[in-house]
Amino acid sequence: MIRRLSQARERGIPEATVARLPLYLRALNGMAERGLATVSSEDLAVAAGVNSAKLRKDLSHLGSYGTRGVGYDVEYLIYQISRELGLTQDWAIAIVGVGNLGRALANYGGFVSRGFRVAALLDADPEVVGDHIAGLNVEHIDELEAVIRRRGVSIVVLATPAAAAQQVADRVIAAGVTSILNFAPVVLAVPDGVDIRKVDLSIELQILAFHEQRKTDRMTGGPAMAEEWPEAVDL
Amino acid sequence: MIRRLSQARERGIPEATVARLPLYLRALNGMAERGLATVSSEDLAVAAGVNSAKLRKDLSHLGSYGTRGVGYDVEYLIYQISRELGLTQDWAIAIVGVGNLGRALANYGGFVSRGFRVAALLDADPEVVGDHIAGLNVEHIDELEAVIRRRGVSIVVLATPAAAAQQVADRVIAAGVTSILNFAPVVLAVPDGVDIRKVDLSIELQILAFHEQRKTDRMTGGPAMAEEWPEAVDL
DNA sequence: CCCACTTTGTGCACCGGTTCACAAAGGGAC
DNA sequence: GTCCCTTTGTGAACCGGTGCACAAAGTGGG
Repeated sequence: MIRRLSQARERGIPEATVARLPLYLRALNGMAERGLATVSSEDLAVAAGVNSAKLRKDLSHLGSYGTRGVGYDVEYLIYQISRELGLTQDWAIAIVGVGNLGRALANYGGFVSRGFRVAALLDADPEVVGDHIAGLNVEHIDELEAVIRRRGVSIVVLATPAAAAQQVADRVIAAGVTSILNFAPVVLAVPDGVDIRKVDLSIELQILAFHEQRKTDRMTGGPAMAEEWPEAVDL
Repeated sequence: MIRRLSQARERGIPEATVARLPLYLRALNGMAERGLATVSSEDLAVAAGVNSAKLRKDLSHLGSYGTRGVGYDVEYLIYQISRELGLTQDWAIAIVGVGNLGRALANYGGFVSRGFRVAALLDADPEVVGDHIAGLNVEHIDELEAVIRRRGVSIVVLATPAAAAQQVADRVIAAGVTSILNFAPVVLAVPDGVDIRKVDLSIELQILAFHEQRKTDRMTGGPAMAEEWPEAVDL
């Protein structure tokens, strides 16, 4: 049962699968807490909100960790997914920008949960530098490179104003960081080999608004209105 | 140039396109501020961080709004995209859960920018009910249905603890809301016709950790270590 | 008016991801 | 040991999305 990395482990888990592993992990943790020893792909799929065939294919990318006729051992699967995601090690993250959002992120217990540790808070505003937030001292952005090096920061969370984001990104990348979670509403330009993930509240709302409009349009009989450009434009 | 909805407007813009329209809109707004009158697909694509062929295909789903040899009229395109996304109307949103995150969202100016208005803040904790945040009075969750009805809320942002999210979702859906932006780390079960978008900080970090681990593994020569399950397990 | 140049809009081939459906594998009863 | 039942792992069809590459359309100069 060990040594089964034969077929599918040769480097290369589909991106879509990687994005779902944390979901499975969360569902499995819930099951472990409730004392379940094994779980079928069907049950786990329901808990994670996905199709069971997709779940099985996803897990098959990590190896053959199930038992036909029985299902998956909950604890064992938790361990395998955690290891695959790199959560068996401790990641030091720095949050740059201690405004409303940065502060909320620093205090947000949920994401420090497993494997992650907020190791530094930085800001440019002398007003907030020196503040204590979530048990950490806010340091000045001038210290950025030194802090990254000293604390072994490998993931940076950008919660700065849009105007500052690119500049800070350049600096953290120059300091050797290759993983950035960006909350600033800008498209960052980064060299190859640097991973950026973007969380954009405004964009999410706009997507919802689009669908909401569609729904209400359908109710009221479609868009018979305003098909014209209301302002004079000659182009 | 008007009346060109002929070819591609018959209801049905690809989801991937919808997700990029806000990006184009943001880039266009920046250009409008800088006084640009027209823009080529190439320049706009660079500003939005996408391939220019993709951008042209995306825009072609809205209609034929470009001029060959010239490009797109910036203001006109802003209007068309805004209208398509439903940003020409005013959306009232309610934020449920006024913890660190909810507070940050309420104060986050960026997402109120265009078309969206935070119309209500609600929480279950009597300690925070009555507080004034971002010019709004925090109301008690008991008022949820009444507030939604009274203020015409059509989009709800869930920033509650995980344990409360499903329950709140059920209530807002029962009250007629069909668009939810969920920050709670749970998979919400919702009926057909309800749109959910999920923002999960923890998941984003885990995806970054996965790639980060890959990168450092490669450096240090691959995972020759721990291929075994460290705890005794017999399954 | 014509020609050279620019830029859009899109047909088409390709690719990653999803889903179905089923053979293979294991468990348990007798 | 054999048979039946459950559940995995995956082959194969399918589907949405991407990007190349080019014809069509429009501009401006002479």
